[in-house]
Amino acid sequence: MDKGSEPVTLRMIADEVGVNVSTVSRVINSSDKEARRWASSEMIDRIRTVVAARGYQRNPHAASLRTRRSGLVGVLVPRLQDFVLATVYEGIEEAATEQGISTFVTNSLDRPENQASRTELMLSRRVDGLIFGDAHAGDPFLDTLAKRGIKFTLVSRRSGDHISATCDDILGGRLVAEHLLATGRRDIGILSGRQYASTGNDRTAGVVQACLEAGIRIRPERIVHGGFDAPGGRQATERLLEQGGCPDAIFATNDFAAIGAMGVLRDRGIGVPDDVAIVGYNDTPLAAELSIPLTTIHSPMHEMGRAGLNLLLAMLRGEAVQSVRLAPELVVRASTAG
Amino acid sequence: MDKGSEPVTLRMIADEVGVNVSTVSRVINSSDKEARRWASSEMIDRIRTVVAARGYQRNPHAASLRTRRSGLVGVLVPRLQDFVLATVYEGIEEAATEQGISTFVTNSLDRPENQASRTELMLSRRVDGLIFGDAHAGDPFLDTLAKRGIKFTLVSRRSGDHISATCDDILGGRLVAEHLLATGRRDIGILSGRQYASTGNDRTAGVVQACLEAGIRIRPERIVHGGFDAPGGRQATERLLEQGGCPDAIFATNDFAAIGAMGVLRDRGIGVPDDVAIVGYNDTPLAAELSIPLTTIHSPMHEMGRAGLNLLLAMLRGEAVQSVRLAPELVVRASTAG
DNA sequence: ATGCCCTACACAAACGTTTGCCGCAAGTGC
DNA sequence: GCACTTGCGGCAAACGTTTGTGTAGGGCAT
Repeated sequence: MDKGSEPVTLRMIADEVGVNVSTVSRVINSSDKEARRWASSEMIDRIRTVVAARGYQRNPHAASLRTRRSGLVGVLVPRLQDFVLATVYEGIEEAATEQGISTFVTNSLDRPENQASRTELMLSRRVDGLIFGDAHAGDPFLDTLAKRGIKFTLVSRRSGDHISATCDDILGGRLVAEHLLATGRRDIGILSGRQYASTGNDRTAGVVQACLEAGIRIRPERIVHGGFDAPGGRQATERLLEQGGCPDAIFATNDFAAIGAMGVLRDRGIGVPDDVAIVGYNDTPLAAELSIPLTTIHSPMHEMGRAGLNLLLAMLRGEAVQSVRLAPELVVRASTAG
Repeated sequence: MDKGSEPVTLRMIADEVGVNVSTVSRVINSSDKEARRWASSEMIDRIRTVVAARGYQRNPHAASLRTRRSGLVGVLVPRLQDFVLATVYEGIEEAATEQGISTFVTNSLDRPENQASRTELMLSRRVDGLIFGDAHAGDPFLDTLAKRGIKFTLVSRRSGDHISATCDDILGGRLVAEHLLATGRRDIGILSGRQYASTGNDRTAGVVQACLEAGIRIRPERIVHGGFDAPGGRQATERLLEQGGCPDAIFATNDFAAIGAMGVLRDRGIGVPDDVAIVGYNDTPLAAELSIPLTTIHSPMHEMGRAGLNLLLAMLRGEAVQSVRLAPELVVRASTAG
C-alpha cells in the first residue's frame, strides 16, 4: 500500500474527516455499539472508511506511553532448541496473537543468574507480564518477583503456589507405572531429569506412588538425575546401569532422554523391549519414527502454552485465576511390547 | 529494588540533581568522553550516581515515539519446533541482546498468506527491520517488501539478490557426494526437501555437480521432494523406493528426514550402511545418538543467526552489506561406513 | 420562556523522551 | 577595550495517543 511514505497518524485522518482526533480515537477503540456513545452513525461510518482507505495503523509506542500498558509479555524458557518448550512457546505465541498482544522469548539455560538478568531485561522493555517455562522448585526468585507486584504465570513446570499451566505429571507417572506393571515389569529405573524441575519430579513421584500401591518399592538408586536431552539420557542411563544390575524397565521422563538411553542399551547389547522396556514422555514426533518405536506419554504442550498466556491475561485484567492441570495420555508402542 | 512503586522518570532524577531533563538525557545517552560536551565532569558523576541509585530505566515507548526507532526486529521462521530454525533463532536472539535490541519471533508454517499477514503484524508493531528464515525461492513477496523500503535480511535460505546469511549449501552437497563416491557408492538418491527452499535445492545441486564431474549422472527420478521432518523423510523415501529399485546411498538434506528414511529402510529390511548408505544434514545432536549414528554435514546454524542479525543492523545503519556464506563440514559416522 | 437533560462532538492535558536552539559566563586573541 | 569562541546547560517543541472535562445545540417537560 503506502510506499515507504510517512506513516499515517490519527491527526491526519481527523483532519481529513474534519473532526477532532479524540473522536477518531474513541471510534476506533470502541465496538460498533459502544461507538454510538461518542459519535453519530454517519460520522462513525465516515471515520471508519477513511481509516481503512488510508490504511491507518495505531502507533503502539504512543499508545503505550499514554496507557502505561504495552501489550507485551516476556517469555523465559530453558532453551528454545528443546522441542517441548518450543512447542509450548508456539502455543503461547498463538494465543497471544489471537489476543492482539506480542511476546518476547529468550533462553535462560536454566541458570538462575540468567533468569534474573533476562527478567530485568524484559521488565525494562515494559512488558505487562511474564511467563516462565523454567521455574525452579524451591527457588525464592519467583516469590520476590511476586512481592514486587509483577504479574506472571508458569508453564510446563510448577513451583510453590504460583499460578501455572502444566500437565498432570503425577498422573502421567502413574499411567507409566500401571502400564509397566500390567505388562509384567517389576524393576523400574527412572531417568528423573533435573532436580529443580517439577516435571521430572512429579513424573517420578507418580511412578513411585503407583508402584507402592501395587506393593512394589522402588529403590532410591534406581532414580537418577540428568539432562532432558539425548546426551543427558545417555549419561544418566550409564550411571543407572553401573549402580548394580539392569532393571527390566526404564522410564525416561523425556523422549529425548529415552533416545539417549536406547543408545546405551544398544551399545551394551541389551535388548529393547525383550530385556528392558523403555517409556518416554511428551510424545515427540520422533518417538514413532525410532528404530524401536517408543512408548510414551502424550502431553498437551501446545495447550499448556495457550493456557499459560490466557491465565496471565486474566491476571492482568484483575480476575482471580486458578492453576490449570491438563491430562496426560499413554501411547503404547513397541518399546514396551511383550 | 523498587517495590511495585511508580517507575522513576527522567524528570525525577533531573529534579533530584537540580538540572534540566535534557542534560540528564544527553549524559545518559553519551559515552564518557562524549558527555563532556554537555556537562562538567562533576555534573556527569552526580547524574550517573543518582541514575544508578534510583535504578532509573529509560521508558522505551517514550524514546521510540520520539526517535522513530523501536529497537525491535521481527523474525519469521517456518516453525520454531524445527530444531534447525530454533537454533538459528537462538543465534539471532543472542546477537540482538548483545546489541541492546529485542526480537519478536513467529511461525509462518511456510505459508505465503501467513508470511504476508505476520509481516504486516510485525510492521504494525513498528519493528525497525525483519529477518526471514522462511524465504521462498522466486517469490515476489520479498521484492515488493524491498520496494516498500522495508529493511530485512534472510537466514538459512537465500532468495534472489536479497542479503542473506546462509550455509554454503552447494559446497555442503559436494562434500556429501565426494564422500559417498570415495566410499564406493554410485547410485545416490536425494530427499531434496521443499521445492521452494534454497537449502534443499542447493544441497541437491551440489551433489549433482560433483557427481557430474566424476562422470556420474543422477537420474531425475532419484530426486524427490518432501517435508524437512521425520514423517516427510519417511514419505519421500517411500516414493523414492517405489520409483524403481533401491539406490546404494540416500542423501537426506536434513537430519530429521534422514531419521524418517532410516525408519522406512528398517521396515523393509534394507540394511544401513551395508545395502544403502545414509547422509543427513545439519549435525543435529540426535545424529550421534541414533541406533546407527548418522553421517551428516555440520552447518553453523547459530552463527547464521548471529550474522543475519548483524547484517540487518548494518543495513539499518545505512552501511553497504554483502551476503554471508558460511562453511559446512562433513562429519562421518556409521551410517556410511564401509 | 425557563430549566434540564441528551447527543455529539471539541479542547487540552498528559505520558517520558530526544534534540534543535538559545544564553550566559569565562576565557582568548588582538 | 573589543569581538569571539568555548564550555555548560536551560527551554521548549515535538513524537502520536488516550481520556477527563467542557460545551454547543436541540428536545422535552414545566
